[in-house]
Amino acid sequence: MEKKEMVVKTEDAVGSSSIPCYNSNFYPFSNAFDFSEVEKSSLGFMELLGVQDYSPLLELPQLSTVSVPHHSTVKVPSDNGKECSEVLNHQPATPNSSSISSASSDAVNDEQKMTLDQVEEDDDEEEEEGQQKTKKQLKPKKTNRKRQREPRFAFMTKSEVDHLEDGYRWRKYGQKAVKNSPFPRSYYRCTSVSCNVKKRVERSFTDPSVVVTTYEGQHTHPSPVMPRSGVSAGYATNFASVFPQAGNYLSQYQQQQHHQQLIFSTLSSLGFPCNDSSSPKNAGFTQERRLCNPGTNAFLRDHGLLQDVVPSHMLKEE
DNA sequence: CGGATTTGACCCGCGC
DNA sequence: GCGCGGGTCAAATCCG
Repeated sequence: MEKKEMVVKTEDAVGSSSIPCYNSNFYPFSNAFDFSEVEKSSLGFMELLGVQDYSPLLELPQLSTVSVPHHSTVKVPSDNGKECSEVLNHQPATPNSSSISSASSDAVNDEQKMTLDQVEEDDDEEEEEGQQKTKKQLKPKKTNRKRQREPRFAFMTKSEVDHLEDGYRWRKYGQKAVKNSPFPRSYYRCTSVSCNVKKRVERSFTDPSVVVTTYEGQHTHPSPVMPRSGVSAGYATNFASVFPQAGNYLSQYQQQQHHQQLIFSTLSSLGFPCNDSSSPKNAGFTQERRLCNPGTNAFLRDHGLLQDVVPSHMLKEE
């Protein structure tokens, strides 16, 4: 596609001061790497995701990683997707790197000053508007659907199953073939009325054992599916409680701190020089990790989260 | 029978 | 303006 243009756009978004507060912390790679070079080398994971949005991290409501007994999961920046993923895939981080996570939203990016609540309100209004128009013009679909995106968060999960149980109920509303990927992308919407959360699920074609789940929006209701006993219960509990509503309870500072810990731990465990390599919060993740790629596993063992982010071929190259 | 899924058509944004 | 790709709609179909 328009890779180079996307690179430019990314650098604008990432490297400029348009991203408030966390610029240097949350987009550390932008200054350190030549995205255009990276782009040439291979397809980024987020490119596979199609996650191309970026939004200020001020709006980041979720910063937690999720661990699953049966799926090793890591939160991935759905940021400006491509470039960030490229960084993740190909480049070591600088010592100051602190984030592989971000929110994403084309629209939100345009309205960086909006709060999440404001975004949601606007979405509600526009949704009604759109629905009305849709109903009016059934066949000649002229729904005037403005693309108003909520922040997105992507999780990469090693799993045999595409659609992971996360404590919420989803209705599939679409499926599309993904360019450059043999695996289709599925679109889900939260079944709860007045809840506009969506998620996309697709499998990485570079590592088919990895399922990428991208969430968009914020649940306006508690998880309807109470966790059962057993392994999946922990996942549901953890996920439903932490994501996507964690942002309601965590201060930005806490989020950043937590996130930085995650990243530091991850990077440092991969051999990247990080100041803070001790992250107790990560212990659970590494312990619960289920690693699917033997070769990768041997290399990574119980290291940090990046092994889920970094395609196996990348790791082998290292 | 009602809810969920499938799937082709359509819309939108973007790059050329 | 056109084409492409992503995202969504909604009728048809499936399934419990």
